[in-house]
Amino acid sequence: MPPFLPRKRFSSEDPPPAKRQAQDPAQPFHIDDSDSDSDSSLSDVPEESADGNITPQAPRASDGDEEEEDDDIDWEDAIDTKTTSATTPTLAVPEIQDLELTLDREETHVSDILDGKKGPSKIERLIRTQTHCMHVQCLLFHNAIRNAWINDKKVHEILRQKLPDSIQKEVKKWRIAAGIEIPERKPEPPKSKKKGKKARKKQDWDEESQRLEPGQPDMSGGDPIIPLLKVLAAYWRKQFRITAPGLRKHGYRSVSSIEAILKEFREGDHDPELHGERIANLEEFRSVAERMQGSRDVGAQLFTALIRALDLEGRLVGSLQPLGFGWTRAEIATPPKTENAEKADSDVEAGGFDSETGSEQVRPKANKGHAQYDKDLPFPIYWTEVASPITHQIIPVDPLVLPNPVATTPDFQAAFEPRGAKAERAKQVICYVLAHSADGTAKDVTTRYLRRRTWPGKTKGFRIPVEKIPQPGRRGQYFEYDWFRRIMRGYERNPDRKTKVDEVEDAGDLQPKQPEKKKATQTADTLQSLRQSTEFVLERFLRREEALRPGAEPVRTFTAGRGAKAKEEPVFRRADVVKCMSAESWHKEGRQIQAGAVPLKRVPIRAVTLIRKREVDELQHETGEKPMQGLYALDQTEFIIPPPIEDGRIPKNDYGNIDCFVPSMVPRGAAHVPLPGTVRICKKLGIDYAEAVTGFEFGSKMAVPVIQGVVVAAENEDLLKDAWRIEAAEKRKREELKAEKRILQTWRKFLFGLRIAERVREEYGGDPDADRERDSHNPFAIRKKHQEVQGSDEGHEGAEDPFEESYNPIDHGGGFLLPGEGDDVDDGLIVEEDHDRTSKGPSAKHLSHDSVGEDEESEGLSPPISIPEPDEDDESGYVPLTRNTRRRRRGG
DNA sequence: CTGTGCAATACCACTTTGCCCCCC
DNA sequence: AGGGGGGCTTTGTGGTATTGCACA
Repeated sequence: MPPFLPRKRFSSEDPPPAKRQAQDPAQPFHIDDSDSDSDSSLSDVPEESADGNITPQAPRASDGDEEEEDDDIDWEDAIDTKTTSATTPTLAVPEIQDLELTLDREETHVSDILDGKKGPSKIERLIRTQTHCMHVQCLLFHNAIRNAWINDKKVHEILRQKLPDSIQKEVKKWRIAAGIEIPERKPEPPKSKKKGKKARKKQDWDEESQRLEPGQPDMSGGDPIIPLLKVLAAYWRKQFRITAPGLRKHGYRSVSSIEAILKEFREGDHDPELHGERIANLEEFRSVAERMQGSRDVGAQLFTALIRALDLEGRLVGSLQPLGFGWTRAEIATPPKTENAEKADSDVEAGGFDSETGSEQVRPKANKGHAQYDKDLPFPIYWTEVASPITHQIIPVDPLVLPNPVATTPDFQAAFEPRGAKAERAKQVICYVLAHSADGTAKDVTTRYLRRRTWPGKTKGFRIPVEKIPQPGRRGQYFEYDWFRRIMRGYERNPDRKTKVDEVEDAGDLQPKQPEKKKATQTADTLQSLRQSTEFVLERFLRREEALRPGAEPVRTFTAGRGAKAKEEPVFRRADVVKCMSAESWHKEGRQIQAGAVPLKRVPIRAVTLIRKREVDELQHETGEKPMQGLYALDQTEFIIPPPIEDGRIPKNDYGNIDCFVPSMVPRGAAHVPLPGTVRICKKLGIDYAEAVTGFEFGSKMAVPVIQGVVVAAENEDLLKDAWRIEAAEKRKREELKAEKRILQTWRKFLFGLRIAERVREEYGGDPDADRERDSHNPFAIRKKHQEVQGSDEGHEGAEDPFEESYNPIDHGGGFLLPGEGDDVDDGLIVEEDHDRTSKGPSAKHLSHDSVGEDEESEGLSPPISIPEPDEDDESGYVPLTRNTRRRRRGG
């Protein structure tokens, strides 16, 4: 939304936006930071709130007509039961209806887009982006929960006990080689804390030992952890059985098919093949650890647990597979029909629905026991990163999917990056790769798995890119907004707790490499390479306001097109391109065209305002051709230096004001006082002035000057400023008084209302049940109840509330003014005084900022400091305060 | 397979001096 | 009574970037 500038005149507190502000630089998605505590103990989460293994769902927003009725009912229910404020429901309902319309349209549009008939609209793009962002965050949290489970001591115990002797031996061998144990010692059950390790290490040093250097790692055969990891990975591959489908990206589906899936998910029994694997809580996680079976994903998670059980630093790595935000084929769900036909015997796809009919496909259930899940996914989605305790290097390990399970070199690491036709068919992507550590923190390690560690690489189009927001007022300077980084802020490890491993990888693996420059400059020119070149340019690429410096020589020639269509074009240096502007534009920069300068370029005049348009049309009519204007380069212009003022007289332009676009346009001997309301003061003081035009506003086919204060002679500057300060102080005082009066009136109205209510109750009595019924909609009654429940301990707040039950209404007129009261300062205040006496409430006289400010409900009703005379006298005598009288009063 | 040209689309930047009503 | 301040309103168009597609 462009900044809304209601005023042409800016007050000093309200500086004008620098020229045209960039479109709303606000982030496309608002993320609530409030819960982003990186140290929040994720292990506290008792179970997954929603099954993370549900197949990715299409945006909620594209739900179809059938859902809408439900939505309405939900909303109404919510309003009835949850809303305490009376304003919310009335506001909310029409908004929902608006949304419905949009959604209906969206549905038809999506089908058009899928047919390639139409591009997506802005709102459709937004829905996809939001869906993507939401999905990313859900996946991220899912992984964080799994990571917390992986820390479970019982899971560790289960996995350790399952290790056969041969593996135990390998572990011991490694511990010796790594210098953690000395050979003589019997292998102890590994301690889980590093502290223990260090303590033991020290002990080893102290002890007499046969080994020359017992605590030193043996690096003679490379890092000894690598053979251990290889053994462990081989063991895992052999032992772990893949019995369920894992997470995967399906893409966006038709509403009907999603609804069918949802319906079955809610109503039917849980079918892992259809709804994805479900591990509801830690207990079930322990159970799959015991059985050593599950999806590939769980396999990788349990392997990470095994690594941690062996006292190694292991991270759970997840390559998120979120729904995308683009409109390519990769985002459309592939109907499983063909796949089923292809490999009906081997592959069972989770969520196999015919997107056309929404009916469930006949699945090869007979083969369930032998189904090889996710065989069509050539790359892992979860794996493990192990930190070598010796080198502090990270070694990725994928025991279940890749042919080479232990990725020791960058080449092997790049094998994790999904690529090729098979990955494309399976919709496997790389966009966000996160490593979750044992301490609950997570880290973006995508760079490690990108081929050549070059951004954006394969993440292009699947990961929200860093947004460059131009800084207002500074050309060429950008503020970089990285949505995902902001999301990660809640998960990242505190900078002051960074480990050695962090240090090593931040400087190495995670350091993105600059894309290799495309071989020097002299590779055969293509139109595209020239278009993107920062060094060379073709004349036809020059923008409207760009021109070649006079005398610029072409560097070489470029032949575009082939055969008969071939065309030779000169290639120029970008350095020879200069930016040009019209005389008017230069004027706005405080510069004018030098005498006799010849424009470097002539372009058609762009007229926006009606007047200019008319002028241009007339000219075109006369001459028969488009009127042109000349553009000049910077070196053809000079500063506008207005002549110094004489006798305190300020020169004015045709419109009676002075152009003040830049400070240099203020004449010598004059001063710009950009304060509001200075015109009147100047008139009063009798000094010559001119209103200062600092820019223009455009709207309704008009250009409106923005006026900021005045320009006066320098000798009058202080005089004017002083006068302005005095006036401003007076004005502030007036406003304070006015506000005070308003506040008193509000209090007064409030009290009258209460009196009326009280009197009605007194006179006509009240059925307590009916009262309660009515009170359920009365915000004050609700608040009162709330206080009774909450604050009954001391009654502190309740007692201070002048509208409490204890307030005694007798003899206050019950909403009617008693004789003689009306001409009192404010009858409401008398009540207050009485109240003060009885229940220690704040008396109006003592109402101070603090006493009322404490009461949250009174916000905005800042209390009186002194009591002004009311200037209304219409309330003397018995004047019932009815709606009519109130309206009359408000009306004036 | 890659580069080019075209078309469709979205978004951005440029544009340069009122009018009327109500309150003070 | 009249002067001045504030509210009104969110333009329109050409250029440019981007994307997808057809074709060489």
